[in-house]
Amino acid sequence: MPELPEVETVRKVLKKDLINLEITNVIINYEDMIKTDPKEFKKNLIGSKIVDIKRYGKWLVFETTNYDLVSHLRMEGKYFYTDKVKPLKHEHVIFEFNNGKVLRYKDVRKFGVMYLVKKDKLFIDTPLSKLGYEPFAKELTSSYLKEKLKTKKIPIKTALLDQEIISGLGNIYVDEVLFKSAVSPFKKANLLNDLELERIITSSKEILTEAIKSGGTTIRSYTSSLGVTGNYQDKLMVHTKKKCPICNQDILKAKIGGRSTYYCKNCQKVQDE
DNA sequence: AGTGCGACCCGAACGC
DNA sequence: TGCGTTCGGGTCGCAC
Repeated sequence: MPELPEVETVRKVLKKDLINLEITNVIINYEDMIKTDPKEFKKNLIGSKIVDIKRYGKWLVFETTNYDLVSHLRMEGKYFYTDKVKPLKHEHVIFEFNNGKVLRYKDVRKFGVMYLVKKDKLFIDTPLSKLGYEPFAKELTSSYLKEKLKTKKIPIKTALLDQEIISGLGNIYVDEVLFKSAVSPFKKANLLNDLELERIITSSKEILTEAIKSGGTTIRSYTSSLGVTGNYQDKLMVHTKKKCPICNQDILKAKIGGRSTYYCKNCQKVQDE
């Protein structure tokens, strides 16, 4: 599942290949994934040149001359940059370039979305407008988190998955962050103390940095685009694990906010002792 | 405003 | 074995 580290990996690889290419045609095989007008999407991209590729949280932004293409891979979205070939199954959007190559977006579950907006609307007319700070942002401090969480009676796990609070953490990494921070995923978000918030920030940075170095996580059916395969799954401490690497007690699995959650009851207490 | 949950998808995994 | 059912993943939109 592409989370921030996976998306960052994809961004770097794509940027290397696509900078300065001009889009000569766009084929849309599944219109519902284009959240802005599909006809405008196609019309406005043709003739545009890709000038940069950026990432905000888990969102990719292909910057062109006049428009920004916003893309979210959700769980299984992948890009393939190849010679022009006949689109395969599950390839919903194809971008053709002036060098004869194509960028194919494949997404078996059709969960991914794209927006095309004028450059000055990027943070106005897209979901990027709501994103909270990334773990790497210097603005992400314990006082920022405390302010954001002070009215939240939801489990901290659910709060950390909320991209309006922190952007970039997904289900796997939230479990890892809470384990490393020794905070129970069930603890009410407004009850965390400064020290716990500090640990969450520090752990988020460390875990995401390490995951980016590893090229992200490859788990279940997910493989990254362009043959990029991460190996962070080998470094996971709790997510999908059976035994706690610290105390050797059984890792428990529960549902929090509908998401499968792995934690160590012994190392991650709700109450300080 | 905060919260919870269904909808969106469909292949894989699971249960019988 | 074959078939039907459940699950999962992030985000949005809606109901309360």
